[in-house]
Amino acid sequence: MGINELKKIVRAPRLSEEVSNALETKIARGELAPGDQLPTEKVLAETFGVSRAVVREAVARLRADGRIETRQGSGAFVAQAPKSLNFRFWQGDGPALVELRDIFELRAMIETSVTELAARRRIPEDVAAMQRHLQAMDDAIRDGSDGSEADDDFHLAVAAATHNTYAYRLIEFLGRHFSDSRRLAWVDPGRRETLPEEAQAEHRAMFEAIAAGNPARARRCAQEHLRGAALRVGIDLATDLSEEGR
Amino acid sequence: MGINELKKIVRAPRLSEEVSNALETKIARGELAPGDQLPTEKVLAETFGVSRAVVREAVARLRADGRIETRQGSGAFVAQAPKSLNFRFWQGDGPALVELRDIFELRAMIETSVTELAARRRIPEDVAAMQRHLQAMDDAIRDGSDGSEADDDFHLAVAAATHNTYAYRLIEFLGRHFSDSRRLAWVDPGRRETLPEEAQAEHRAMFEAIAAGNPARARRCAQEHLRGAALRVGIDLATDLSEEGR
DNA sequence: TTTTACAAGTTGTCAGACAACCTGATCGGA
DNA sequence: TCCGATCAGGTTGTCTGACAACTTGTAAAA
Repeated sequence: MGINELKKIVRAPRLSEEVSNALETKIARGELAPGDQLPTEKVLAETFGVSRAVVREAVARLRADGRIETRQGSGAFVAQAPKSLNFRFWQGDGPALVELRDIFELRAMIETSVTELAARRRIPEDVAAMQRHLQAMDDAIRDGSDGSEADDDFHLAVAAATHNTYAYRLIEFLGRHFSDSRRLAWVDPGRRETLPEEAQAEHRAMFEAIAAGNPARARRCAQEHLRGAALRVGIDLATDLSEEGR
Repeated sequence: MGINELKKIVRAPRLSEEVSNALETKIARGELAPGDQLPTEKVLAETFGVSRAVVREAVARLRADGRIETRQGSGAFVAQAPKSLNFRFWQGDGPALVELRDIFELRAMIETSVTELAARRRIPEDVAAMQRHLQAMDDAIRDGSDGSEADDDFHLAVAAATHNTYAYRLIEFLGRHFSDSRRLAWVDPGRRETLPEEAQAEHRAMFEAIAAGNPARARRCAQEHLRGAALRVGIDLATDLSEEGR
């Protein structure tokens, strides 16, 4: 059974993934420049030693990512200005623990800027939505139930207040994968006390700065909150992100 | 020939696209909730009246988008949270300028934070790399050749100085697809004068702040530069991102 | 010279088969 | 009864061969 677990972890990547990864790196390295024609599916199948079906799936993935375009009867070409692009955060199962710090730091950077922008753009409806989720978290704390969902919702409401679709989607993406509860489970599967009161106090500070339309204070509060959230899961961003200048 | 042009524009979407779009909307509408198992490929092929190969390509695309996951021998399931972020910036016929503004604004937010962090983390090698690309852009300006590549490289060097893999990759992604030159071509295909001297002066200011290890000044310079870059392509982020507090 | 027709090459689709794998049920022994 | 091994069916992954739809360049015809 030890073998079985190993096989699940080190499982061989699907053939189509190997092929698409190989092509992707070739494109990234510039060996295949935008506008270049890819080898025909037949040739690719022979060079990789797989069937044409596998090649077609790999091509389908690259096309979905916007990296290449195919023209029936003509060939497949490296895309110049793709219609849509996928930013793939990681390949395979997920990020390694070492990388968690990097991801969390990135999230902190983005979320502080987003909070600042929210303080400039928020309209009354945004403020009402934030307040609603704040209240939901209050209730959860009082009842002793799980407030992580309300936590996530609050952050999403802040992102929505920027009225910037892509900022919202980026926050949504990072939040789904790296909300406090999930981080906790990864970094230290054992412990469970999230100290929600502390987080909630920071939330309220952020909220008031945003509602008051004070971008500078909103940024500071967000920094504070994200540093606190990091500390709560054992990551120390303090020296990097808290000090202001030198 | 009018017919022919029409056929090129209104060309019937590929079968696999039809299928993947149909599945995508079903997921978006909630008819297929996260965790739900999709019908088997055989069933899908029958219901859509296509072959299994087409279904497999559609599934490959959705898997590339991170919307579903497949387990061999078990089935295909709606993913809980997508593993990649999808950026769409063409709405059918042309680029959506509103979204372009959002994307550019997001890039400005991230890049200012990244520049600030670079000023804290840079090591001598980073400074040397930045200087090298700055010099390359100087040369390009003097020769009148295209300096956009050196421009991109400089920004990448700044991102590298954060020593944060994910921040670097995000900047690389946004830069590759939304560099100044590309933006120019999209927003206003006619004009071409990038005013590289102006950009270069801003670059140098950023560089000096980073080299001096002054995060606050680095952030201000980056804000200045990105606001300038936006203006040069006709997007005005000034009122939102320049003022400090209220 | 211009137009038409054709042939070769390429991607898109189809059909059937087998391999690898997972899941639940069945059955035998304790 | 309980438990473990075995088995059968179903599902995705891959292979093979074939044909359809389309593009492109070339050669023949006007």
